[in-house]
Amino acid sequence: MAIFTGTYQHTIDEKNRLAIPSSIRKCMDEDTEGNGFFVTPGLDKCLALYTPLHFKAISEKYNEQASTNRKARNFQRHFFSYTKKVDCDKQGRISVEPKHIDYAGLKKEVIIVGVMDRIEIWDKKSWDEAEAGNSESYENDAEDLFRLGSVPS
Amino acid sequence: MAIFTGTYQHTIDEKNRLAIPSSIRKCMDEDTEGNGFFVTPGLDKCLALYTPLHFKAISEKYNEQASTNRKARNFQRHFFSYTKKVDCDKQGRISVEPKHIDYAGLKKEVIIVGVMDRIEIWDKKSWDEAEAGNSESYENDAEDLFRLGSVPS
DNA sequence: GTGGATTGTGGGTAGGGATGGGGAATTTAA
DNA sequence: TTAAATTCCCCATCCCTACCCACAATCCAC
Repeated sequence: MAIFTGTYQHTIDEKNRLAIPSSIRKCMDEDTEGNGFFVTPGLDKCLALYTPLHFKAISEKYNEQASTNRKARNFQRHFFSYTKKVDCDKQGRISVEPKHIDYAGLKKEVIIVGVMDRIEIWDKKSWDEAEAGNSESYENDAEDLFRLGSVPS
Repeated sequence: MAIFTGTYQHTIDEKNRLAIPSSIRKCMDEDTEGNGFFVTPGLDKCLALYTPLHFKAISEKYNEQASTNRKARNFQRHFFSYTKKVDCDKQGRISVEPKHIDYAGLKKEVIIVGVMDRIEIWDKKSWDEAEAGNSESYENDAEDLFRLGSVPS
């Protein structure tokens, strides 16, 4: 499965179009992962984009929980109703729904980041604020999270 | 899996290009390990380069940390967003992002070192300072680390 | 020592990527 | 049936990346 990395600054134009970085598009294999993305409401007020293959895996996981848990069912309703499948146009752009723009507080300048199994879209201002904290605690968090063994250095 | 060793002094040119020593490139097998490198923010303010095969193993380890844990989530964001996949050009060079140059404080002269499963890139000045301390305590550290039969993974 | 091959470094240039805007096709409303 | 609106496609521009070639230094073989 594709592993996404990197940080990119792109712009949303007046038609709500947003170019997905070509290096991100190139690192997914359409035959196995499908084409396009599922745009979902991410945690921490960003948008999270998943490949069709990975979205399927997530859906199945949520579905197991929902069958026995009322809170999970409500979460499931919100999550799926707020999710939209999009395809890239010939220029490699997706169009972002107004409701998603509102949710993540997107302005013209946005940051696109690859985070392992997903692509996140942030408003530039929010990202800069969050990232300042994350980079500060990076080395300490690395030691905390992996102290109990299993450190790939 | 490839084991990297050695110390090399190379230069970053005005286009932010850096030649990977040919003896390092030659000791990895593209068929099994993939081509190019993942440039990651290493601990102790250097850059750590991994082969695609090894980076995949690291990602899977990080993936075990639930993304519902806030600290783990922010760590993942920082690590993967700061990581960039690069390929060597026909001259065996990679291009280093400005962000990575800042992080490791790289100037024109840099030191490239092979450290077992990864390649580290240091600013020459930082390396010389760190190395002075390391070589001084080398024999003592060796005794400490191996006294209890523990293997430094 | 000498010649050739390999390696590291520098610089010009073509092609691809990000972005903006016009226009055709489809939909919705009147 | 026509007008207005939305969506998607295509082209045009700018800029940056990565390729190509060139040269210098080093290493190696003989």
